[in-house]
Amino acid sequence: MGNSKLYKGSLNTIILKLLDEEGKMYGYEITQKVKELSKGELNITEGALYPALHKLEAEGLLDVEVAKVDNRLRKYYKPTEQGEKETINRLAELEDFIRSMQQLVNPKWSIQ
Amino acid sequence: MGNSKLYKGSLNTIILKLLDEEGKMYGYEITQKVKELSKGELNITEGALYPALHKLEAEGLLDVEVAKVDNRLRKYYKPTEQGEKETINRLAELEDFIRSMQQLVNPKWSIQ
DNA sequence: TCCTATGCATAAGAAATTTATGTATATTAG
DNA sequence: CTAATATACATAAATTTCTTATGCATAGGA
Repeated sequence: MGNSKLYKGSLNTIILKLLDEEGKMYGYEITQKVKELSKGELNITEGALYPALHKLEAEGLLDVEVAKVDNRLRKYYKPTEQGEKETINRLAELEDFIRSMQQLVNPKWSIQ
Repeated sequence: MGNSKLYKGSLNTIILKLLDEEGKMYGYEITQKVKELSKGELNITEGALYPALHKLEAEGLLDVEVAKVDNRLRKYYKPTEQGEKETINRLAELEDFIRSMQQLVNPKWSIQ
């Protein structure tokens, strides 16, 4: 919410990471998972999520599979082979970034 | 460089934090300090930095003091009283954000 | 029956940045 | 001595990324 503006640029990587972990997920599920994992700290808005998913698909990093559950539409996304490779790279980049931010913001912290 | 796009939204807080620590700094000095502290990982571009400093000044969070050193202009910025209060708040928010990101990206990490 | 949750989508606008310039002085390498 | 690099500021145009505001539709609970 308040600090959602902070993850500009990292949303795509978060999506890739979750999909890589879970195998496949649908949009709404991703928003709930992020909320859960961050204990309510991070809320992905639909206006950010869906365009991001479409872009990742257009880039060939995700595959879609439509399903109907309880008479409701779901679009399951899962990483392509290329998507899995990209996930590794982007995740490493994001981890480096987080480490750098910590170094700047609170050098007393150390990562175990 | 590559991941400079990742700190969208956190640049202002980084600036405030450094100025709070050092007392006062000038623009170019900030870019060098960030580069040094992050071991070359984070590079603040001038096109991002100077407008950010001007905005923080306009918001009443920074004071400016012009100096001429070696026949070259320098603009020293330092936090106002209000700026110091804001630094505390924004820093706390950024730390929460970093912790949340870690939780998402690498739950194995823990902060000591 | 209305509100909330689930589930998708897009368009307009805002915000933060990159990229590309521009100006000027000082220093260092060739 | 001259060209490149470093120091030091600045701004404008374009881009990226996100928020906010909608819209549609089904399901379930109060």
